[in-house]
Amino acid sequence: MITIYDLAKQTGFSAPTISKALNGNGNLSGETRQTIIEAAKKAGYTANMAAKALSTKHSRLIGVIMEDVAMKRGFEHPLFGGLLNKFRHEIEMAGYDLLFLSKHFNDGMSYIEHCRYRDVEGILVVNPIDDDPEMNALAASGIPCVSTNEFIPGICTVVSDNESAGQMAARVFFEAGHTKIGFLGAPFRENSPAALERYKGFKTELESYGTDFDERYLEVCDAWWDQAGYDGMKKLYERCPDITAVFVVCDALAFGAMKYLLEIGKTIPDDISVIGFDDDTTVLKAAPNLCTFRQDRDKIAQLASEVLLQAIAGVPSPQVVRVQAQYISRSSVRRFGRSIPF
Amino acid sequence: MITIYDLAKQTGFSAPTISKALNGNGNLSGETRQTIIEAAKKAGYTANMAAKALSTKHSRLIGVIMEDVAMKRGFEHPLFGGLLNKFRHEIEMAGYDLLFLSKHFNDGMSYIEHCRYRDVEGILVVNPIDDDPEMNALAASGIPCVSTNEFIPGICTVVSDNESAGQMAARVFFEAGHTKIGFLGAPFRENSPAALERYKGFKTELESYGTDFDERYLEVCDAWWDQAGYDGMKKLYERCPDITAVFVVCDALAFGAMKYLLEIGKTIPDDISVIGFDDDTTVLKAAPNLCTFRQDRDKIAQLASEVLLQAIAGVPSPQVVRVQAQYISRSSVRRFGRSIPF
DNA sequence: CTGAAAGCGCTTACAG
DNA sequence: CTGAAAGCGCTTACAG
Repeated sequence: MITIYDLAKQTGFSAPTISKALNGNGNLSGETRQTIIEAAKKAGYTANMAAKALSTKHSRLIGVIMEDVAMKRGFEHPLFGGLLNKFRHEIEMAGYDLLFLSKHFNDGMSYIEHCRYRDVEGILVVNPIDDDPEMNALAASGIPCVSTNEFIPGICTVVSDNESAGQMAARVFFEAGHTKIGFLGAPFRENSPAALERYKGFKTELESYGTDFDERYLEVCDAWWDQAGYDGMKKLYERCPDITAVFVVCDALAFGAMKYLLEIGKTIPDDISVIGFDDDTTVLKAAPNLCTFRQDRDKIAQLASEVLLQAIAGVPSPQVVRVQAQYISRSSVRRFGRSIPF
Repeated sequence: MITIYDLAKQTGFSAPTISKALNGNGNLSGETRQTIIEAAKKAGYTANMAAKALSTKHSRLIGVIMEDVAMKRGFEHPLFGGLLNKFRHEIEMAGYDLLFLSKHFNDGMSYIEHCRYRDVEGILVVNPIDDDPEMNALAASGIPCVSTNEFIPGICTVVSDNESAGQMAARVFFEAGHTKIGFLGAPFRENSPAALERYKGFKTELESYGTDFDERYLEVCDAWWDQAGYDGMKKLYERCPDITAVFVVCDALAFGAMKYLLEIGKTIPDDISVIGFDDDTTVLKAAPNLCTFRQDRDKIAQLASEVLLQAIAGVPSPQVVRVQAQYISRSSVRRFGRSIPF
């Protein structure tokens, strides 16, 4: 391992001068800077981050909190996997490395302890455990944070505009001539608002057409996976067999719901129309005609990295940044000969 | 930030004594050890890893190389995503953190530079770029490594027993009465042997039945995704319309292949039987009846972490560790009234 | 059983 | 424009 002192000896300059040349700061003559940089390259010098971190207090490490208790898919989550791919790329370009924070690290260190231990400079909260009290501690810790799903007071959230997506779904159904429309949700939580916001937008939009949304048409599934969708759809349909359409808050649930509908002999979209959410590749192959919403994972990741890098630089973050979700029109929505094109 | 010196002042001991007590080494009276540990806990002390790393040369960081150029799914890869979930869990239990190594980190640092920069103690090679010359440099660098897919001279590989899986596939078809069996492969590479080994096992097994494998029945797709499977199946089937079964090296390809077969009006398994590989959730929902092989991702990850941790401790690694893949029997294989049950 | 000294590789004022 | 000194927080021989 070659150090700054070796370089000092080789070039005849002092260690501080080497440091300044390599970091591009301080006042040095262009010539010495040049000499030193070349010597470093020739010697194959690589700085030692531990030493750097110790003296500067900057680790160039970004912590990531991703628990995914809701879907239990970890890296394979339909939104988070892709989001992380892009986020990682962005922060690497900026010279940061990713570090996963974990509850079971080293005999159960807390996130904050883990951060202090590694001098983590900023944190991306992808998906914490529901109502984890440590989230508030994080917000109070002074470590710059950004969240991409959960609302945590004091932390900026970069998230899809769920409400306008919900409106869009209602509009698509309405324009296609549907009036009895079901909503298949997932656990409503104030802090993790995906399901709730989609519902709000959906309901608001329907009401704007003068048609009150009948609460009987709402069914909240008790989880985010297939079987819950199957069970929820069964309940909803047995209660309200008059619905001609249903908006489901995620594709995994939609998949389960469709499975139920097909099992009882219904045809999609002839008997019942379906719109999902996520554009989940796992579901797409099975249901290539499912209309859905694609969350812009690249954009969310990119904005999140910008917000976080700015926060690290001391720029205050906005409270929330919304990213438009894109409606993907395929063929799971039936149109009743209406003239309004869509 | 509270340091070891604060603890020294509070307890009346010296810094080295604090260090020994906290790290559980050195000869200390149980009493002082106790006092110090309690004081540390009470003060909310967390060690500073940068300082530790600087003085011990141990960063407690494991680098991960995961490029996934073949499937381009990154964290969403059918094998690697799950593998990484488990691997991460294992090494975190041992007090290590994961660090992704990247080619585009900090103006294009090499993997090795990145490792030196962070004092990475060991490396998990999940999926490098094909024929990356840096892999040999890595093996020669002296940094402990383990690989879970690619064969790299000098690095231990923990990988599915592809050959016996290939044999199994042949046997399943044979026992079911098939004799004209196609093989749909993917690029054959010596170092990344998934496709090649499956083929070898498949061919060997068929030959053991006295039936030579006709090379015309082999078609090598030019990539690992759907469309390549579709195209490959088209070629194979147009050339050999007499086949009654086909073994496909991965489910994504199998999905494309089945799409083609269905499009030309074939029924699975009545007209043609299919066995895939991976038990890819992405495909499973679309083709719930597809027989396939499940790679034991948890086991691979666990063994890989063991090998790596051992290597870090100085124990030499075996050359290769094989993990059995499990045949998942569903209903995409037709049986011709044979009596041998399977 | 405990501590004084030196060192890990870097950077930050400060002096000249 | 360049360098001597001190410090970041920890650990490792070594001495007693």
